[in-house]
Formats: sequence, C-alpha cells, structure tokens
Amino acid sequence: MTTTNRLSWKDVRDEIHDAILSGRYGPGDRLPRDADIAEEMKCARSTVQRAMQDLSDSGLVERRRKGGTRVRAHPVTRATLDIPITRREVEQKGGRYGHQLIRRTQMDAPRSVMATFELTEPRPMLRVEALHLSDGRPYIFEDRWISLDTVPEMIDLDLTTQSANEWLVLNKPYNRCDLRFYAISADAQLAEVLDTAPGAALFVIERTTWTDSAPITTVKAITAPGYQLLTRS
Amino acid sequence: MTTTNRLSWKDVRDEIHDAILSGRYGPGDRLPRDADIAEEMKCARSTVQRAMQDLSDSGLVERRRKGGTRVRAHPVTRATLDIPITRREVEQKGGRYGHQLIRRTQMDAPRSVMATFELTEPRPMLRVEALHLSDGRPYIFEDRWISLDTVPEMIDLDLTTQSANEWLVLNKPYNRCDLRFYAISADAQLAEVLDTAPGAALFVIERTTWTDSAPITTVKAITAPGYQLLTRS
DNA sequence: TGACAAATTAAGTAGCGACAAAATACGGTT
DNA sequence: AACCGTATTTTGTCGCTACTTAATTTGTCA
Repeated sequence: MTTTNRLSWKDVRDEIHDAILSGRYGPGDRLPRDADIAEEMKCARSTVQRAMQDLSDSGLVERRRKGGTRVRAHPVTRATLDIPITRREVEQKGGRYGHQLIRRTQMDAPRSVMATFELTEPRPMLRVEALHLSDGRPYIFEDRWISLDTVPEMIDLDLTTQSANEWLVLNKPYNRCDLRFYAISADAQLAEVLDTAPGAALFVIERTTWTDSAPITTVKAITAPGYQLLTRS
Repeated sequence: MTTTNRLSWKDVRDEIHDAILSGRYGPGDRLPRDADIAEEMKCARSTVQRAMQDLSDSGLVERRRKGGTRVRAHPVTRATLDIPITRREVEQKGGRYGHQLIRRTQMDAPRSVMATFELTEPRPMLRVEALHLSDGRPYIFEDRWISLDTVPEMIDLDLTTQSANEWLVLNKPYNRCDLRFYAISADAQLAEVLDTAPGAALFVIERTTWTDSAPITTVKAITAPGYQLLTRS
C-alpha cells in the first residue's frame, strides 16, 4: 500500500537545506543541476525549481543561468519586516490612537532632502511635523517631507483629521522604498515633544518612497523611548 | 507580424498592481478569481497564480482558498534586510577588520535568556562578550549567549582567532530567527568598550536563532555611534 | 596568442491538465 | 434557531513539455 508519497517542494527544499548545513556542500560549492536532483529525488524538475527558488530567496544559495546553483560564499541573515500604518500599530497593541499636527511648512527641498531623493536641484516640498499618540502619550514623532511635484493634492488636505502617514500609505502606493535604522539622542526640542529627558536614546526609522523614480515622501519616524521593532512572525 | 507577445507573470503582476493603486480595487475588495483573470488577460492560470503569489508575498493582497484574493485592508510596508557576518560587513565598507574576545563565561541561563529562548528551566550556556573593530576602532560590541545543549562543540573553540559570530553563521545554520531593533544609552561600561561618551545613543540589533525549536544563540549587537542599518538594495 | 563567433548548458518561464486542501455555503435534522 | 455533515468553490501544488534567456565554453580565424 503506497500511501500518497509525493514529495512537496518544501520537502525538497528542506532536504537540500539539510544537505547544506550538514556540511555536504560548503560555502561556494556548486550543487547538482535541478534536473539531476529531480531524478535522484524522483520528482519533477519544476518541484526542484520551486524549492531552489525559495532557498535563493532566503539567501542560502545563489542561482545563475548556465552557472548552476551554488551555496552562498558569504551567508547572510535575511529577515522580513512589516511596518504598518502607525494608527494600526497602536490599535493592535490595544492602545487608543491619537495624533497631533505640530507644523506644516511649504518650502523648497534643502540639500539633505535633495540628497535622499537623488535630486539635482531644489523642488517644492511640504514639510509636516506630527506626533502620534498611544493612550494620550507620545509614541512616534514624525518629521516628513512630501514632494509637491509628485503629490500636489497634498496641499489641500486637512492633516489634523487624518495623518499624512495614513493618507499617503492608502492613497500613494510606491514602487521603491528605502529604509534606514539608527539611534539618536534626544535634543531639548525632541525631548519636550516626546515627553522624555534630554539625552534619551531614541530609535529612528527613516523611510523614503518613490514611484517610478518620482519622489513621494521621506520621513524620519523618531520613536519614544522603549520602542522596539520586531521581525514579522 | 505578431512579435512574440506572451505575457510574463511579471506583466500580469504589474497590471494587477496598477489596477489596485489606480483605485479600481480598494482596501478589502475582492479581486476576480485567478481563472477569470487568466481568461481576460489571455494567459494560463499558472501565470496568474505566480503573479498573485508575488503580490501576496509583497504584502499587497491576501489570498485564501475559497475566499479568493482580496486587497489587504491594512497595507503594510514590507522590507527585506540582509545582515552579513560582521567581518564581511566591515571589509565590504573598505575597513580593516579586527576582533577582541573580552570575556567568556560558562553558566546556566538567567531568566532573561530563558525567556527569549522560551525555556522553562535553566540550561547550561556559554556567554561570550566580544568587540568587533573596523580600522582599529570599535564597531560593534556583542553580548552573546550560546546554548551548550545545542552547540556543545563551542566549548573547545578558540574564540580569539575566529569570532563566535562567524563560526556560528558558517557552522550552525538555523531554521528560525527573531530580530529586534531598538536604542539604548551607553552606560559607563559600554561607553568605555565602544570608546564613546556615557549616555551616547546606541543602536542595538538583537538576534535569536533556533534550529527545530532547539535554541542556538541569542546576541545583542550593540553598535558604535553613527551605525546605520539599511534595507537591501 | 587574442579576439570574436558559435555551440552548449542550466536556470527561468509559459502552458496545460489533474488533483489536493481549505474555506465557505448550503441544506437537513433536531 | 442551532448544530452538524456535505457540497462547492477557489487557491495551492505536482507533473510534464516546450521554449527562452543568460552565461560559459569551445572553436575558428586572423
């Protein structure tokens, strides 16, 4: 009685994965071609292809046409992050969300913003400084620049009812997104806005988005002390 | 003359993507079933499947058997990070890598480590404190716990020639990896090790790895001031 | 020997068909 | 109306074939 013993691509993936981490194939080594593995494991090449694609996505192996598949010489830890809309993040943690518009300025992009957007000359921007609150306490302070070339409708929006964060994510999907993480010390002004002591260590998420090389927005999300960002489960 | 006009799954993906962000389908809306889209776009269902799978991976839509495909009600920014071995990271930035073993202790897991590993009782661990250097200057200080149950061979390793970071990544691949990012203020001890002022804001990468629910290692990588983590290009 | 062209190789993609698995919808029974 | 089992629907997966594309290797000619 042969129970339905068809190999799933995940089985194939795990088997190859095990083979690599058992040392059968070391960093830089070339693996057999898909077709041979398929024959050996008695499955279709397409199944091996899917397994290999997954291993390639997860950073364990590298694949090249004609070159075959080889174990990455310099392995990396690859992780995926989900960054939700801030309102959603607060609510999912069980907090009551609030937000305050602090300042709203219209001016040309300064050098630093030009640099992050890879612009060669100043363009009109909207600068929005706002505070996200959780249960009435400061949660994230965001300092945002929005390209008025790309998002002219932003001028007429009332940013006190809906945060720029939320409006943009819902209405201006992007093609390209760069993230940058680091820590800063709270200066006097930040300390006051975030209701903490000057000098406190703050975790910063900097995000820049484009659609087809047209800049949309760049934002420094300066989190209140104690904030942690986790990889998605 | 009909040039070879077969649709690629990326074309299908982009078309659906555009349809969503043009507002034809809003958050929460249900998309047509794969088969219908395939017919409409004159391609095979498998092509649509691949396109949809990709959109699902990137966080734009959610798919459920029988439930169909719908636009995510709460969109997220999804990003992928590559964290290389520290030596590799330093060298790729053009720095000269060095590393110092600061302390090496054998003891049972304290409560905090038990918690991150989801252990119910203390187990023997190796604690390794080490400093990574770039051009002779402190780069990352790592405070690491290694499970001796899972990695007993660690006891006999000479951690002065090869860092625990490098040995583990090369020799102990993992199944599961949790990451956590946040900021801390340098205390007197950290300030001294990282050659900075007490109170400086430091970016911390905390990483915990398992293989099949057996804990391998957990490490706090405390970066020197100015360190930034970027999403992969 | 060196440079360019051609052949070869191995992954990538498209299509088709069939079946599996998971949700949901439905319908009957109490 | 509540509960439970069954049918249906829709995505997920596997296998097979054929063709495409990118690299590398080989071969040829100057």
